[in-house]
Parts: sequence; structure tokens; C-alpha cells
Amino acid sequence: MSDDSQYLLVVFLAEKRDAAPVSPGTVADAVDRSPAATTEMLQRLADRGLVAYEPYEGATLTPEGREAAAELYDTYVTLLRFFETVLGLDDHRAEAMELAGTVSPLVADRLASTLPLDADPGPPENHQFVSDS
Amino acid sequence: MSDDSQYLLVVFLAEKRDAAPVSPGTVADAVDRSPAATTEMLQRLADRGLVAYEPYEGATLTPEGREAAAELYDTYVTLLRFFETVLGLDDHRAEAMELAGTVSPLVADRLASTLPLDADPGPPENHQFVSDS
DNA sequence: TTTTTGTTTTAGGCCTGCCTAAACACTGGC
DNA sequence: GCCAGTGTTTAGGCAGGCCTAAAACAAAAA
Repeated sequence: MSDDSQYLLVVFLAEKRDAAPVSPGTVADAVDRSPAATTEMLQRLADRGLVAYEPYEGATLTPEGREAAAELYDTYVTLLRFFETVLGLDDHRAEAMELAGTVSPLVADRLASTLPLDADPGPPENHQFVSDS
Repeated sequence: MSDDSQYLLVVFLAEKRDAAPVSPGTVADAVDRSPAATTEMLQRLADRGLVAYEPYEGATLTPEGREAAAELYDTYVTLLRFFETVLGLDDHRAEAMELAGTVSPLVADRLASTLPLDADPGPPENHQFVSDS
């Protein structure tokens, strides 16, 4: 349950794009929160064992965190593709990210299977962290 | 943003089913929260002018609240129909309710237009407040 | 090496949402 | 009219998530 998933997903994407560890600043920009809030959240994620957090360095997903994040990512990609190909909505990364944490795996799965080209088409595009600017 | 929408939607459904005012107990059952939490939430909704709240009586939607709730309801119904007819998932009221507060009106709208029978088919079924028991 | 700059962290506060336990109100049976 | 039972509200607490302002740090510039 809740808003931490956004951070987790962002860390996942950032690790993919650049490399671990992911700096708080990067994450803060991506989720559009203050640096302070981000530090706190990363610490909380660390408490739960989802990331390893090194002060002044950044966060690195643990195996457990990576697994959770990967599921989120799948859902995120599915939603993004659904928005684009079915609803005709581009650039809905922000909403997709938000929803990824709420949509159940079952629904995500069914949704994925309704999409054309069920095979993995690779990352949907580039992973700019555009917040809803 | 957030969890109050669930309460609002429940009040809307309850008013539809029975009559205003809606008792805290009814709402509490529907959202699967403690009576105390429910009272608090209804009071908060009252503070925001979305319901009128009469102690020991219950909540009644204000015009403003009704408008907000109606939008939520539309989204809820759309999601429910989508789950059923497209994803083949019945009884996903709980998830639909949760998502109704998160999905943007735009997405809800597009989603609705992808569904068969775009005309209003009436309420999707009965409105039991099954929580995820 | 010292200063400056940019980033990160801590401190202190606030609001939301939830809980349990205890007080309170209403209703129906006696 | 009183009392018990059910439902509601208040009190007190706790956790999550966010903010701003101030302190701490790291690294590059001087």
C-alpha cells in the first residue's frame, strides 16, 4: 500500500538508465518532491530492506527491492502501452507511474494480454523522468 | 489526491441504495475501517463542504460533494465494466473503487469510449458493499 | 589550502489517516 | 421511566509523507 512504490520505480528506472547508486537529487526531481522528503523515503525503503542506502551516495536496489520494482515496472510499461495503443494517449508516464502502484498484478496481467504484440518490445521509449511540468 | 474519495463514493452509492443520511456504520463496513476512522473522515468531508454531517444521524452529500462523487461513480462504473467485459474479471468492485480515485478523468473518459454499448446501461448490478472479505 | 558552491541531511512542524479504549447518545424492552 | 444494548463519538496515540530552514558535507575553484 501506497506511495513508496513511486520512489521504488524511479530508482529502478534510474539504475537502468545510469548506474547504481542513485542519488537523492535524481529521485527527488523524478518524483517531484523535496530533497528532504526523498532522503527520508529512501531511508524508509532501506529500513524495509528494499534498497541499500549510503548517505551522500545514494540508493541501490537490493535483490528483494529489485524484484518488487520489476513488478512495478512491468505494470508501468503495460499501462504506458495501453494508454498509447488503446487509449491514444501519449506521454502519460506520470499517471502510469502513479497507477502502477495501485493496479493489482492480476489486472496488470490481464491488461497486458489484451495488448497487441504480446512479446516484449523492449523499453517503450526513453526513460526521461518528466514530471508533470 | 487520495483516500477520501473512497468514502465519498461509498456515501454516493449508499444514498442511491437507501436514502440520506448515510450512517457512519454503513460507511465503515463498506470501506472496512473502524467506526471511529469513519466518523473522522465524514467530519473532514464536512469541513470541505462535500457532505453535511449530523452527529448520530449521518452524512448527506452537498451539491458540491454530489458532483465530485458522481464523477468518481462514473469512473467506478467504467472500470467495473472494463474489468468485466474486457479483462474478464468479475467482482472487482474493491479494486475499481480504489482506482476510481486515482485514474484521471481523461483516462476514464477514453476508457469508457472503448467499451461496447456506450449508452448508459444503468447501474452495473446491485451495489453490495463487499469489501475484500 | 581555503573558499565557495551545490547537494544532502537533520530538525522541527504540520496534516492525513488509522487504531483502541473509553465516554456518550439513542432505542426498545421492561 | 429506567436500563441494557447497539451504535457513535471523543481522546489519545502512532505512522507515513510532506514541507521549509538550517546544518553538514563533498568536491571543485581559487
